[in-house]
This record gives sequence, C-alpha cells and structure tokens, in this order.
Amino acid sequence: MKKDMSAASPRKTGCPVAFSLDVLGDRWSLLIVRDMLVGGASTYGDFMCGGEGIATNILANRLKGLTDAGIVEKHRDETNRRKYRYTLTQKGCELVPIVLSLMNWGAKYDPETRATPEILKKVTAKLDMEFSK
Amino acid sequence: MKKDMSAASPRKTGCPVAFSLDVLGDRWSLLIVRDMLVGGASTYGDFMCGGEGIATNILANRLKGLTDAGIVEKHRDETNRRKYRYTLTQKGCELVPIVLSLMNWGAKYDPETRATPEILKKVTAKLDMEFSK
DNA sequence: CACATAACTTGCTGTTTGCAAGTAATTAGG
DNA sequence: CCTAATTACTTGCAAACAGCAAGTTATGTG
Repeated sequence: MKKDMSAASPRKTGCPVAFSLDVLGDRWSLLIVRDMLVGGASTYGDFMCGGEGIATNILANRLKGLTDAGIVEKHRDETNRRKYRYTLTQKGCELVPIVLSLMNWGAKYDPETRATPEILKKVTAKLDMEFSK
Repeated sequence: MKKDMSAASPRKTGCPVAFSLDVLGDRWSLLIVRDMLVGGASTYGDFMCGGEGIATNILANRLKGLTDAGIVEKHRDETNRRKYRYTLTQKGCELVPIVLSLMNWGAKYDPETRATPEILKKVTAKLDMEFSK
C-alpha cells in the first residue's frame, strides 16, 4: 500500500503563496473548483463530463485532496442514493478571487479564448453575487 | 534527446482558467514569479536560494517554460557576464493579482503562516505600486 | 594560466499521470 | 425478487515527471 498523496508534500516555509500552491498547485484541482463555481457541477459524473477530460483516478484523487483540505464536502444525495454531492465549503468559496484572477489573465493572453468580455463580466458578477458571504 | 515539456500539454477547450493553469498550474512556476515580485530575485542563484529548495533541473525547466510563455525574459548581465538576469515581462507583471489572491487565501488558512496582516498590506501595496502600468 | 563563480545538463531512482479495465453500491424495470 | 443499468469509484500498467547528486560549460579573477 502506498500513500498516493499527490496533493504535495508541505514545504512549510510559512509563505502563504507556497501554502496555497501546496494545496492547489496542480493542473486539476482548480479546474474542479471552477466547475463547481461556474458550471454548477456537483457529482462525480458532472466533473467527468467537465470538458477537459480528467482521468477518473485523478478525479478521485483530487476530490479526496480537496476534501481533506476542507475545500469541498461530500454528502450522499438523499433523493438518489447512488449519487454523492460535492459542495464547496466557506474555505472553498473563498477561492473565487483566485479563479477570477486566473480567468482574467487567461482571457487576456489566450489567443484562442472563447471568453468574451461580456462572458467575463457575467461570470465575475455571478461569482461575486453567489459566493460572497 | 527527449522533449521534457513539463509545462503541460494544452487542452485547448477555450476556457481561460484552463489556459492559465496550462502555463502556471504546477508547484513551482508561481513561486518563481513570487520571488521575482516580492523577493527581488532575478538570477538563477537567487531562485536556488529562494527558500523552498527547488531542484536545479526543475528550476531550469520552469525558467524555460516561463520564458517560452513570454512571462519572463532572459538577458545577460553586462556588468558580470557570468550572470543572466531574468525579468518579468508585462505579461508576467500582470500575474500580480493571481499571486496576491493566492497569498491572501493562504494567509487566511495556513495555521502556521508567517504572514501577518501588516506584511500582507505592505506586500499588496508594494506590488500594486510597482507593477501596475 | 589556474582557480572560482554562475548557470546549467545528465543520469538515476522513485513517484505521479493517464489510459483501460474492473469492482461495489444503489436503483429501476419486468 | 431477479436482472440490468447507473454512479462512483479502484486497480494495473506504461510513460512522463520530480528530486537528488554529480558533472559540464562559460566567464571572470589573481
């Protein structure tokens, strides 16, 4: 049995940027958060169909990492007990500024972006509305 | 000869968040940017002594990735021609909001953070001053 | 010219990723 | 209630990547 803690071994230098990257510094974790924030995704199947084609074992691993980090919570769907619902905690909702800053930078510098200024505005407004408590 | 393009294979879904993460979604690239923004690092040796203990081959690889992405530029130091200076481009300076949002989230949720509110304020002010053009 | 400095490169080993296939729990249909 | 479908994973394996140590190249110093 191996540990499979791909969420990163803590470097603990006390730097807050490094701390964040220890949790979020990979190619998938923040895309999962994005799907929850923008796409309304909440089940394993939602994330699998999220567009970017994440592998199923990686998804399971990242969901575990995000859960362990206190960013998402896992609950059984009581109306369909085959499903589990993943929801953002307060700590997870506070990732909105990170996702938005990544979105804005990407929109500016991706030559093939599909994100028009209107879409950016709409998404920003939506996230500011729904996730600021 | 292998390619060693660890900067990530583009998924090109048109999502700006995914685009940003293709370039920046690893455990080191943004720490290098952080060292340039906050720590005034500019040479290979500066980054090696940056605190987190990056491996030399990884550093070389990430500097190449950041250069290829147009985020940093490499120039020979004319006063000491053994050195190369890495500097942020405009595109790189515009990563400030991303680094700041990671910093703020990390400062809030790292139980062992060394970042006091005063430090956060000072760094934020500094970056807003120096890198907003 | 010998030695030091700065910036890498190479080789090796262990870990992580990504793909394909398989399993477990729950529910819907006959 | 038995069977099939749905949902959420787990496992196995080859290839890519990370991290460590050692070696190399280019430049500067005495």
